[in-house]
Amino acid sequence: MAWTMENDRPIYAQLIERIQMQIVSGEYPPGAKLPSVRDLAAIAAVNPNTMQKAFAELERSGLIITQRTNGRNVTEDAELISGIRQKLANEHTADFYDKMKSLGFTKQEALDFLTQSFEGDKDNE
Amino acid sequence: MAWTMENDRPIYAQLIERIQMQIVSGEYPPGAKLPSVRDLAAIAAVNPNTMQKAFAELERSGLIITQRTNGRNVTEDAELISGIRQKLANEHTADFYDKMKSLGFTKQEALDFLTQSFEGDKDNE
Amino acid sequence: MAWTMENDRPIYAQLIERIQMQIVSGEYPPGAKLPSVRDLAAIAAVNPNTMQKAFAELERSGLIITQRTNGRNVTEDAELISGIRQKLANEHTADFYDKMKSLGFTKQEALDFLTQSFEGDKDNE
Amino acid sequence: MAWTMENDRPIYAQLIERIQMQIVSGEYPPGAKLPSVRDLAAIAAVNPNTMQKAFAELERSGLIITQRTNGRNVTEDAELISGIRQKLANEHTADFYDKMKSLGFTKQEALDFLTQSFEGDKDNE
DNA sequence: GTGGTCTAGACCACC
DNA sequence: GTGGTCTAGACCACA
Repeated sequence: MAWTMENDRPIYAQLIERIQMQIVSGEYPPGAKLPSVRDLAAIAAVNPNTMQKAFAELERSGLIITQRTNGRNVTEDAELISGIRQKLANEHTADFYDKMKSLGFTKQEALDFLTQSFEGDKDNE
Repeated sequence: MAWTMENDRPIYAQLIERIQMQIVSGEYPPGAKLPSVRDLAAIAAVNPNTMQKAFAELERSGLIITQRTNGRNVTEDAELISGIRQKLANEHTADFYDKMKSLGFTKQEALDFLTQSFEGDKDNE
Repeated sequence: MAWTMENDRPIYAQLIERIQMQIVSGEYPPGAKLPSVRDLAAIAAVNPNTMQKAFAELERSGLIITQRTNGRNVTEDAELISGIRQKLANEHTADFYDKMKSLGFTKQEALDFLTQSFEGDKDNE
Repeated sequence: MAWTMENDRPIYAQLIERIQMQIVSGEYPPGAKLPSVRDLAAIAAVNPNTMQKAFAELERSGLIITQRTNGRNVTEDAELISGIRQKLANEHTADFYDKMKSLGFTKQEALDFLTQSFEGDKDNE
């Protein structure tokens, strides 16, 4: 689990994406209690304010619920989570397909590239 | 050819990507003479300096050759172009695959998403 | 430390060379924090944009690391620095040798010229 | 004899330097008749106007004499030539030494670099 | 007319 | 306050 930051995108945006991934992929299951902002900021080696900003955004999207005096939890709404998961998957797919098409590849070639990328990945299921 | 700009990424970066696509996809074939900075800037409705910055980057990558006082040409090196095309395709594929894996999808599901995205696209071959 | 500019070469190129020298010669040691673009621009009496351009180039070569919103530092990679130092020395030497050879001087004569130039330089060690 | 042009310096300046070298090194001895501008331009694959500009400069420095109806000749003044040769050599040497000093090398190290560059050059005398 | 450079000044996101 | 981007407008060398 690389915890490195890219240098050309806002840190808070990278944090949002990463935490969102962790929730949506089930690493933080619905209802799970999240570590404190301070702890997460320490782990990620970022300014707590930056982590706070990321959380605010995640709360806006409904993925995270703040219990006023009791930290933050992942939403219990499993449908919301899986909806976002689908939405992200669709976006990424469309994005990928668009780019390959712009590069002048056919749909078959796009599939081939993808199939090919499975080899060389020992984690594949 | 949509000539619209997103507003969350630097304009010059979008210009780079777009021109790179045009070269790599063969719209500007190897050796082709490119329009002048001023002209392209006018077409894209950006400041000539911004277009210049994009071109500087493209030249650094070797895709474009500048002839002092005589405009710019696409490189004659067709291998370089196709190499970059491959490289971009690999990057996009790896990127897509990584994201889908992070979302907890299997390789088969990733393939399904991609296949599904073909429908609804009337341009598919 | 003369802070004067030649006028037959782009200012930004001279800035690059000068800062590169300062890093490579150890004046700015590995990891050192650099003054802000605005400050350096003021010191050198150039437009901040010009200084920015110089820095962008230095970052591309890996000598400088930019920390978003927190200034720039010299790379920690001392090997990279010394590698560039060697590379520059080799280039200058080859360049000098080539020129002397083109002028029809033998290697011994080139050495003599160099030895001779030491006299009249009181800083020599 | 590479006849290639760099891309970041004026062509005419490169022509001047090259022809000057050829005269000063004795390739075109004092009094020798030079090829026509048209021929030289063809050889160098540059616009005749550009070659003309180079010649104008060389004439200003006295290295070349134009015989109104009879082409151009290298000056007969051997002292002028050898003077320029010395001057160039001194300039290049000072330049080299300065750069090595800026890089933090001692005079002995500069000598070492130069000596070392002899090896690997089979043309050395 | 071409590319290259530079300035002055502005605005923005980020921390 | 920091770096990053963009614009408008200017000037220059070159061919």
